[in-house]
Amino acid sequence: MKKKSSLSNISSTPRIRYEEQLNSSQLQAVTTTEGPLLVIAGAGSGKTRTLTYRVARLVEDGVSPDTILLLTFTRKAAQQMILRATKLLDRRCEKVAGGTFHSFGNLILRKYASALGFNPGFAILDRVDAEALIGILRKEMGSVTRQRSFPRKRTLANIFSRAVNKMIPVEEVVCDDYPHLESDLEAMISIQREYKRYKSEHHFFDFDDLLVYLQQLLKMHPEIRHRISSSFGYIMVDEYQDTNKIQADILYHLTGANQNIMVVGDDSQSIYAFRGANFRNIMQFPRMFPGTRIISLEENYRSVQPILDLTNIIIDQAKEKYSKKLFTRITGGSTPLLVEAVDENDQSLFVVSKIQQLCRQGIALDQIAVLFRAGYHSFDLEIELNREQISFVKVGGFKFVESAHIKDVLAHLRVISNPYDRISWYRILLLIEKIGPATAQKIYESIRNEASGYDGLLTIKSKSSSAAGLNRLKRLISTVDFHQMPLAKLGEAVIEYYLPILEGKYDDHPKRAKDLQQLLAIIERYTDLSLFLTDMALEPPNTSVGDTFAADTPADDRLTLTTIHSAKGLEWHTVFIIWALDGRFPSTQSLYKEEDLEEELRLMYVAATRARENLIFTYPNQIYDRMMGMELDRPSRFIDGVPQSILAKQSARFLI
DNA sequence: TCACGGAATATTTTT
DNA sequence: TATTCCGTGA
Repeated sequence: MKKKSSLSNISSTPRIRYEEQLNSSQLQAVTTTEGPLLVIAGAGSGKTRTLTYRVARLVEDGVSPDTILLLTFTRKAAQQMILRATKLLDRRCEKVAGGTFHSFGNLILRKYASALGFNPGFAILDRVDAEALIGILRKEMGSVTRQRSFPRKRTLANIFSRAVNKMIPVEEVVCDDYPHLESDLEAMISIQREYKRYKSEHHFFDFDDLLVYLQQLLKMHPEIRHRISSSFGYIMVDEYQDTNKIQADILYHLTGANQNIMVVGDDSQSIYAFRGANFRNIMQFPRMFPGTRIISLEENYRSVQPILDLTNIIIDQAKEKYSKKLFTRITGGSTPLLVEAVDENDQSLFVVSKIQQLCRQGIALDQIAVLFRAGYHSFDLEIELNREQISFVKVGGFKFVESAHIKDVLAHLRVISNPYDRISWYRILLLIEKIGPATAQKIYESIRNEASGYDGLLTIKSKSSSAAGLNRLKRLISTVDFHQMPLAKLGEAVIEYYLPILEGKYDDHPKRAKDLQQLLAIIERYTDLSLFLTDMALEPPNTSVGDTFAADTPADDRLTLTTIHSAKGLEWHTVFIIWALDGRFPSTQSLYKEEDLEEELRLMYVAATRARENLIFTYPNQIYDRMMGMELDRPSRFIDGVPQSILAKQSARFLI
């Protein structure tokens, strides 16, 4: 996305008038450029604005842009901020180094992995790959017995990842969070040991490894640490409340002698504890960097007062937080609404009719969002929206590159790139008729044992039953040459090979075939296969299946359905929060531990603070919960009992 | 050994 | 919704 013409030249740009465009706290945060700085930024208080201006200010002051490191939660966030700074100042800002901790880790490790004894050409395992590998080891190690079910590979991956991110042993994770699996602890530990060994032997890095090895590199190699830290004179970190211990430690080592580090965050919006984030990081920051200046941004520029009245009540229930009270100068607005529905479908019908009503009042669809706790909470609503032909985009949940058919194609490309990628071999072999796990393993062993790479496949003699399918694969492998072929041709060949498999496997293959065409369009932008594969793992197009590019292009008029986690940082004129039912939100599982419950509370706070003018909670009544063995019929405890004057109650029936 | 069908199950999610 | 798991029969 390079627009050369629209951005004007450097010399004639007048100095930015910071004093006029920022309030006094923001201004202070922007102009305090030296030394450690902690900015506590409440919801809607202009956090992004502050960061953007600060980048511009530094560059304007003559700091070389490529010595500024801007670490954010997603890559998109970094790109957007750099783009805004560029618009504000000039194109020098495009040179600012921005990205996520993981992409930064990737960058550094590609350069220095050999210092840790790794091949800098390591392949990255995404979530699905990691699970696949764990699945293979899980079976292979005979942990699965017939008497009792052993934890699923997904659960195992979760446990391992949490242990790494919290820097605690697996044992502790299981004790704390999975006490019912304690009897399988030993088996789990040995699977993890195997998993680690396998990864390092085969030069696979999973996402967590990108952090762990970056940390290790900085810790164990002072001369490299010095080289890196002295090349970044100014470090800024967004969403600091959602960083974990490893990331904090990385920052500690990364920060050079000048201590020019600034972090921004809101402890009340920390919602990623389930993956190891620790909101206390933000409180411990001043201890990590003595002499830290603290600035709070408390003026809210987003919501009307009636909404803030409610969100302040919500967050007041939190036990542990930096106290702050948001205020706004935006007047007017109506009281938030709590709507009781009879059942899930009643709730959906209410939301649909309310949306239609808002549209008639002239509110654009893209100014409305429906938020929920979990991806599947919107299934029923999606059916009703389709019925009424209201167009929507769903954010969160399954992602494009994680869908099976995309992974299938990528797996073919991966074995072409690396013939010893067992995970990918298994995946593509299992797609072939008459080949199951046992045969796949035999074939892989032939490939590995003779160190013969593709030849191992070509020489294998197949049973007549599976010969047809296997021969097709042999033909593909032998005709393809990734050193010679342009990447696009390679992609075409693989997809051509895969299409018949796709048709046999999925009823909805036309839709999926379209996805593959989009994948091909992405491949065409690359010239290097392994770079393409790394990017697909590290910065995949982050929309749900089916709307591959839709969400990247400027919003056309569509309703947004999103998980609360994906709604972070965004805002809408009208926000619905569905399933605000006690037992679903907070979920029953979170009731046992106070810290889990606290996180649910912050999640509710994040959801509610997304609204500018209208905030509507709904909950279905009479939902039977199998786990609890009881009927759920109360609104979420976080908003239950709030007086009518602040949260008006109504029944869906009267409103439809 | 593999395919197939039905049942169970699911936080949340970025990298 | 869409996997994943497990039993069964070929």
